[in-house]
Amino acid sequence: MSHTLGVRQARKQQTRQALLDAALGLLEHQNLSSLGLREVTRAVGVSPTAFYRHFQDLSDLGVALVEESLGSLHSAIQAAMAEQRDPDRLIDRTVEIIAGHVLDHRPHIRFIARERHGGVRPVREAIATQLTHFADEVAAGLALQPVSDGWTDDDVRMLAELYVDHMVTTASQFLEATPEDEERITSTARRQLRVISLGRRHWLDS
Amino acid sequence: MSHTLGVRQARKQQTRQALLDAALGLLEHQNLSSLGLREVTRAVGVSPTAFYRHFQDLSDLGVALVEESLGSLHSAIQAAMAEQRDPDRLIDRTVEIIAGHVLDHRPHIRFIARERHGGVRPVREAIATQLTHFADEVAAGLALQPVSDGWTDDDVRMLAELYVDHMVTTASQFLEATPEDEERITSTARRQLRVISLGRRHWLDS
DNA sequence: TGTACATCAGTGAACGCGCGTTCACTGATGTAC
DNA sequence: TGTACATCAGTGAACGCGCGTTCACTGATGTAC
Repeated sequence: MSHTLGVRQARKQQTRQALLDAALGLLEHQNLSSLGLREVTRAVGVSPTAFYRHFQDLSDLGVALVEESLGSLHSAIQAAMAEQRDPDRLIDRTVEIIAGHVLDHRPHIRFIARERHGGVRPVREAIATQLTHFADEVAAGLALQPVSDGWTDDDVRMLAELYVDHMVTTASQFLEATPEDEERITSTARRQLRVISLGRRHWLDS
Repeated sequence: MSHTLGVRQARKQQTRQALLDAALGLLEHQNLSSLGLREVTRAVGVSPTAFYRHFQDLSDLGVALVEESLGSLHSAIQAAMAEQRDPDRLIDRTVEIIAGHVLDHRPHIRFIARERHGGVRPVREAIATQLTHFADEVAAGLALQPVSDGWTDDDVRMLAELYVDHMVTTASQFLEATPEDEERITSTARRQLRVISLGRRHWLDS
């Protein structure tokens, strides 16, 4: 006997997900703080009051969207770090992964970029927490590499943050890019990673 | 005989500035797209209709705020680039200037961070244009330095963008920082600039 | 310097509208026996 | 398997509210002569 959710629970989940999806769609051209509760329920086709069965308010929904948006990025980053190749290929591959992720999850990434410094504190904080976790993961990955021998933990962490910030910046640029911009952005991001990579290699010289 | 503005013009300017100041204050905790026209005029103490004598709508006011916010940063950057000292002092000085600028113009910088990827296209575009100009200026400054001998224009530009992005990221971090965070952010930003600086010095090795 | 008319920044009433939230409800699903 | 009751996701009417925008206006400032 499977532990399937009851029909009622399953339908509730469906509605909840529909609310999240509709909100994400509507957020393509506006901020969370200017999004209307009725706007979301209207898009789903439920009454405004149904909303309260799933979320306290829109900022609560926003926090749920953060989890949904950055969850998938975790695995993408892990994948990039795990592929151990020669440094230049790794750089190219990282940029490819970022570009691909933005392409596949454009609305999610746009949401994160828009709300990262947006007007809704709980959402901002949820994003900050996630990005801190990314930096932790990247730091752990970097520490394993031979190039990091002799580095202090703090310096590895500093470098991880530089990589994460660069990743976020690059993702934002892909978001706003027209198709013909993409090649330029890719090329620039690769060379910037190479600068950082060179600096990393000579860090202990001084 | 001075060409002073007439009394009428001068008063109009005052009201306009009061609207800008009030809006900036109100934007500390919200987005431009959730800011209300009546909210702004109420804060200034004029009737809602007076607003239309100065701006078409709030996104028009937003664009004006972009000019006001990033104008002062131009001179700050120029100052940082002009001070030619040894590289390490220059890095420290740059971080100091960013920190100081955020401190002195916190509401302006917060506005820029918030609206850079915000929901109001004309404002987003105005910010993007200004940041492109910054990258141009930084690129011109970098090209003058001896370390850039042998670099292609495109690579100098790529490096300039890396510096500008890092500057923007660092400024955002100061914004959200509690006083006790500031030291850590400063230290991290300095070391990150040093990584980039080292990578720059070894760029032509490969 | 004085007069007559033009300009125009700011007013205040009015409008229609969509908002978030409340409430008592309905009826399908779940559960105990 | 059937019955009686409990749960609870979603409904629909109603509310008070503040919004952006319009309009004809006022009265101080500016200008032409």
